[in-house]
Amino acid sequence: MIEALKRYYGYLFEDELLEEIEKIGVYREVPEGFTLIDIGDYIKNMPLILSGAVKVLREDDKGDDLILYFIEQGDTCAMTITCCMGDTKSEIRAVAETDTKLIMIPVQKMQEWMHKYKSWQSFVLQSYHERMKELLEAIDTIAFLKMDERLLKYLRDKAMVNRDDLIHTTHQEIAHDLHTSRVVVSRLLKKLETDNKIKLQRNNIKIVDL
DNA sequence: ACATTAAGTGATT
DNA sequence: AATCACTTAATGT
Repeated sequence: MIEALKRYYGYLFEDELLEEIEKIGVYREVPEGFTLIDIGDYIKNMPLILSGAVKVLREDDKGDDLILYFIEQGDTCAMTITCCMGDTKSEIRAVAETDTKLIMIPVQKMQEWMHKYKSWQSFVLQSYHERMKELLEAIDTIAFLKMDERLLKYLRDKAMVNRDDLIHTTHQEIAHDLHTSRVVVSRLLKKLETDNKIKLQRNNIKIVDL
């Protein structure tokens, strides 16, 4: 665990902090599809992703999901940052996109470290900033109803977090993540295929050029 | 061979 | 862009 920690975070944190993380953090491995945080949960741990990826979803009043963004190694959940200031409930759901390895850090420690370590503080602030930017991007594409652009971004992100340009999913699942209908996804994908941007097979989408 | 699930398509709102 | 209705294709039992 310490090797992975050093590899992905070593350049960010000083040795003293890395030791504390190793001592206090709880190492976990979760399988694909595992719900790390659900809406309404109280957040008592802050995740540091070592490998794999997690997708962050918002849910509407009818229980329909909508993808906000992916987080991967070197990222943390921005929601925990706001939530640990007070004991508020999570507004989002976090589901493992792939098998994921992570370290859980209690929120008390994370507050303590904010004062103690400069590198920790800038890490937290910077990832918060990154998430904020992603959120604004998400709002842009949703607000202007550009389904084709949302789909493109989704495919790009998905290929990136999986480090594989062969995406294993169904049109149905994409439609669910993007909160649209399967038919629309099928049509847009078909168009992308005729433009030679992707190759379609059952349960598979091969990215050719995005 | 049959049922089930994924994907493609035209027409309508 | 969403929904409906229907077809075709792939896969499991």
